[in-house]
Amino acid sequence: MSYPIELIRHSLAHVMAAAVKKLHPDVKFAGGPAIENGFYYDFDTDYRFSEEDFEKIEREMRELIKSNGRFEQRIVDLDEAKQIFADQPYKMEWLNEYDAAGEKLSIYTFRDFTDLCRGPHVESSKDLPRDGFKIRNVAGAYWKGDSKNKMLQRIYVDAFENKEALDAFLKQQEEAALRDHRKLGKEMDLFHFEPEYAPGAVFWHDKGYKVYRRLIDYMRARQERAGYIEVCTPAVMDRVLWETSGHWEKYGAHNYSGKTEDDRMFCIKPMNCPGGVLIYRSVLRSYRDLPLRMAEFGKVNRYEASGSLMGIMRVREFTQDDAHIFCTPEQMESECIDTLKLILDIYKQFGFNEVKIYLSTRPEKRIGSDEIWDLCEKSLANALNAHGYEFTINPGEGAFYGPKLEFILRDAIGREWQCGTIQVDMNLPERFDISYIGEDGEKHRPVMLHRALFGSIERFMGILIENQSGNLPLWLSPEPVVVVPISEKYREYAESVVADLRAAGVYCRADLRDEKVNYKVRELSLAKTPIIAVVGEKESADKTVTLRKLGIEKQETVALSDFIAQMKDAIKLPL
RNA sequence: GCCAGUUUAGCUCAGCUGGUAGAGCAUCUGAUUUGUAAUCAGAGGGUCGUUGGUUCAAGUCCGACAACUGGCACCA
Repeated sequence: MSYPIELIRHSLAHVMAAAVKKLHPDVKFAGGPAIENGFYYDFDTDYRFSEEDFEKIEREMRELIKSNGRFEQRIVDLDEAKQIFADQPYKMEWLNEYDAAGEKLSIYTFRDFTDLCRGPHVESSKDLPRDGFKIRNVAGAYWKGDSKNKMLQRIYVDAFENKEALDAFLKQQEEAALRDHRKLGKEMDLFHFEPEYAPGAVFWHDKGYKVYRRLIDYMRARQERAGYIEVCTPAVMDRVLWETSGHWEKYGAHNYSGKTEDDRMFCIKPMNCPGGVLIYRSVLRSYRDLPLRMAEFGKVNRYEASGSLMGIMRVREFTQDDAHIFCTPEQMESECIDTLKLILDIYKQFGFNEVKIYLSTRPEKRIGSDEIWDLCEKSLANALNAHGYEFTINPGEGAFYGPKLEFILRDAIGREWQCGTIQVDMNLPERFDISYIGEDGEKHRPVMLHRALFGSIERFMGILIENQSGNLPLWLSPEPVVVVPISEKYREYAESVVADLRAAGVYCRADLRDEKVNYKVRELSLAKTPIIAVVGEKESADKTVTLRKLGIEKQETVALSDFIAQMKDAIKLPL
């Protein structure tokens, strides 16, 4: 009989727990769910699992599976459960919680491993694949996901219905690793890091910075079209601003700050919001000014935990395509809808059609009244529902000042990254006491929406590189064309081609090195150059270029003037 | 920040059980003047992440610190 893969994975988790119990009888069990591509199980023991244990555990699992052990369920009462799990503190904690919640206490026994578990499971281990799983790694994980708790050892396993599916997955993961933006960033000469001098901060090379600027150009054009204005606020401001905003209390430790000669405490901005608020506040605003959509490509610095840094995806200095929309409460919902549409439209432009959306709601530690939270959460949900967008509610994950929508993209190996976001904020307007004069001549408090579409230019570019395997579209490519003369006899013509292209606004260069065409084609291809224009005797005589496009062996010779016209068009922003 | 692993030339990596470092590519020099994924030859280049310790002797063993990688936690 065949079972859903989740059931197989979850049952394999029990098998692994049984195997680990056999090898390390003193181990304490926490829990082990099925996850995407496999399962894990959390253990607590003084023994430190390492790669050398993987094979032993796998072998033991195979033995157990071969034994055709049954998965037997029983419903027990609290007393019996307490006896069964007397030496299992983590299970004791669960069963007390389940009992308090009035749940039935279900236990499953597989061989000599009994687990507190709702199930369901396969009937017998003969329903499980003997070679469809492979231990991936061991990692630390806090009990109940809380960093105040003890750290357990989590063993991750890739698991599929059979060996073929597992091998296919492993191969796909291997291929995905080749698209890692850190690897491609090096190969394409986009950026590098200096861990000694600036851990978690990007050094943009010429080519990387061209892409970066191009992304901003594109976003700027989209925003201007959507009725935004753009501002620029100081990088260093008095700490009082963050105290006023309420962020110092919560995030002070993650800020870069320092005292100046005159004993003032300054702070390198970790976010752009207060700057925008100060511009809003610099003049008296009328209801006629709203909605005021104020964008800023603001570079922010946050001292992120060392363990959270990852390539250009999570860094300590990054640029947000930030904007603050000041509006009336009545305008809030339609502004959310417009922003939502803008985000998804732009993502589509980059080939991201499957965007996961989270609605993160009020956290425990928050400010603002429940009525305000009700209103804000409802506005976001309404915006989503109005257009039939599917979303997942993330309870308690909102910012302390308001709920947020998060737009999630995946990297090459499937990890989720929050990119775009729309957040409602009824806190800052109050704290900074901003207002507008209404139709009635009275002062009113505007609502503030924070939104970022790329989120961080760095992260978005990282995702983009991985998703496109470095093959950026012509308009984004830092070097859409490289001209390669066959020999030094044709240098002059190559240089004139470059000059003509540049005159037409197409960035390009000639590769004049004393190397064979083969060599240059190989090297330029590895650097993901979209178009190689080869010129030799024929081309210089006919005023043509022979084009080789990335990944395509077939070449075509076209008139230089036609090529320039084509390129001029191809590198335009896709608006 | 926490758990585990890793750190050797610009890059990718080798260096077994301790006896003062190697390869390929890149760079430089020379030859070659090249027609679509690596032309040939020679040369230079490393206080082996930093810092303590063990030892007659440390890239190799032990400790601390840092960075990076994979997770966890965090993510205004």
